Amino acid sequence: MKVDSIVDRACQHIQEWIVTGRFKPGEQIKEENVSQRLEISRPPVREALKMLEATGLVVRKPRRGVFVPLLTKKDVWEIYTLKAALYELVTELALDVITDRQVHELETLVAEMERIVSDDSVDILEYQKHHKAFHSRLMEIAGNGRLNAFAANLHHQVTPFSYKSLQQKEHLLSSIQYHRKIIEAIKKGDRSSACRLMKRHVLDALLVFRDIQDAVWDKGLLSSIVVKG
Amino acid sequence: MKVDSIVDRACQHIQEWIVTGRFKPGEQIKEENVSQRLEISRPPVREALKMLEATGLVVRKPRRGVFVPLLTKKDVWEIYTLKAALYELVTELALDVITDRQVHELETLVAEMERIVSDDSVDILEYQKHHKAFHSRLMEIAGNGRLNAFAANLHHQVTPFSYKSLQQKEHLLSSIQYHRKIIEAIKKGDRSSACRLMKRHVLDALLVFRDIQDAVWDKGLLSSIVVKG
DNA sequence: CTGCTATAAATTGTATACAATAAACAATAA
DNA sequence: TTATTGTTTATTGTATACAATTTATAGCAG
Repeated sequence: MKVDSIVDRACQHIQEWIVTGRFKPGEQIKEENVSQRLEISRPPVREALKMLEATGLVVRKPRRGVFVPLLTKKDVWEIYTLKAALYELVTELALDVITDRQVHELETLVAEMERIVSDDSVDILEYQKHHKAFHSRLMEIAGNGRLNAFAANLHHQVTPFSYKSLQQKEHLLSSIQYHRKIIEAIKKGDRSSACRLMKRHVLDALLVFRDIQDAVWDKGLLSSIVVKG
Repeated sequence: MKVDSIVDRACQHIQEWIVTGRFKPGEQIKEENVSQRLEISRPPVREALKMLEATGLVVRKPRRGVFVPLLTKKDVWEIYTLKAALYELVTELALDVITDRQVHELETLVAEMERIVSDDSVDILEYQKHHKAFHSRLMEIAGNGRLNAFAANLHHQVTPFSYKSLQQKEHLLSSIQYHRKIIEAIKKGDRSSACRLMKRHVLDALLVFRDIQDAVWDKGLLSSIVVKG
C-alpha cells in the first residue's frame, strides 16, 4: 500500500481544516500549531503551506505568517467567472465522448438526487454525496486532469465561505432543476443548452453566496456576471 | 524598495531555467545543485520546488527527486484545450469593458508587429516583445487575476517544448494575420468573431508544436481539438 | 490618563545536521 | 559471460538549532 509523504498529508489536513472552517477566513495558520497537532516538525508544515500558497488557498504576509484569505467582491467575481467558463468546457468536452451507458449513469444519479429531495426529511449530506458524484463523473468523462485541478482549486477557494450556505434546503430545490434540465439536454444531444445550463448552475451557487454574505455584496457586480447566461 | 524572499527568487530562477531550456524536459533538478548556484541552503530550494510542484511546472518522484515534466500527447491536448477556452474568456471579458483608447493601444501594438514582420530582416525578439505586450494588455483589461495566473501556468508548461519553435519566421506570418483580424473584429464590435479568432490563434501555436515535435504526434488528436474552432 | 519608547516574547526565515532510501557499482558465483 | 547480491555513494526526507523580524507589553515621561 502506497502512503503519501508527510508533506502531502499535512497539505490535505490543512486544506480540510480550511474548507470545513476549522481555520476561519482571515485567521492565521501558525506553523508550530500545525506541527504539534500533526506531531511532525516544522519543515514539512512549511513545505505544505508553500504548496497551498502556490495554489492560492492561503496567503502569506512576509515575516508575518500565512493566513486564510478573506475574499473581496472582486475575488468572488474572478472565481465564479472562471468557474462558470471551466464548467462550460467540462460539459462541452464530456459531450464529445460520452456514451449512452454513461448518460444513463448520470441520469441515475440525478434520479437519486430527486428521490432524496422529494423525501419528507431531506438527507442533505446524502444529497451532496450524489451531487458531488454527478460533477465528478462528468469531469472524469471530460478527461482533462488540469481542468479538473483548476476547477477544484476554485471550488476550495470559495468553500470556506459557502460551506454552510450550500446545505440549505432552498438551494437544493433550485439545484435539482438544473441537473434535470442538463440531463434532458444531454439526452437530446443539445450541446449549447447543456453548456448554458451548466454555466447558470454554477452561477446559481453564487446567488446563494450573496444571500448569506450579504454584507460584502452589491447587485451591480453580480448582474455583470449573470446577464449573459 | 521591496525585495522578494529567497524562496521567491529561487522559484523565479528555477522557472526561468526550465522555460529557457537550461533544465531540459525529463532532466532531474537536484536541490544541492540549485542551492550551490544560488548560494543559499537547501531548505529554501526545497520550498521553491514544492511551489513549482504544486503548479505542475515540475513533477516529484518520491524519494527520487524532482524532474522537468515530459509531456505526453494527452498532456498537450489538456493544456491547449484549456488554454484555448481561457483565452476565449479573456477576449470576452476584455470586450465587456474595453475603451476606445485601449482598442487604439492594441491596434498600435499590432501595427508595430506588422511593421517588424514586413521588414526585410525580421527582428524576432522585438516581434515577440510586442506580441507578448498585446496579450498582456488584453489580459490586464479583462481584469481577472486568477485567469491570468492559470493562463500563465499553462503557458509555462508548454514553453520548454515550444520555446525555439515559436521563434520561426513562418509562424510569425500566420500569427500576424490573427492579430489583425482580432483587432478588426474588436473594432466592429463583433464579439463572437473576436473570441473565435483568439481561440484559433491559440490552437495555431499547437500546430507549430506538432511540426517540431513530430515524433510525439498523430493527426487524430489534433483534429479533435481544432475542428470546432 | 495618554502616548511614546524600550524591552521581551512569539513567530517566521534560514542554516546545519542527521536519517532513510534508492541508485550505481563491484564482487562473486553459476 | 551473466546474473545476483552486498556495499558504497548520492540524494532526498526530516528534525533540530539559530538568526532576524515583528508584535505585544510594560515602564516612563508628558
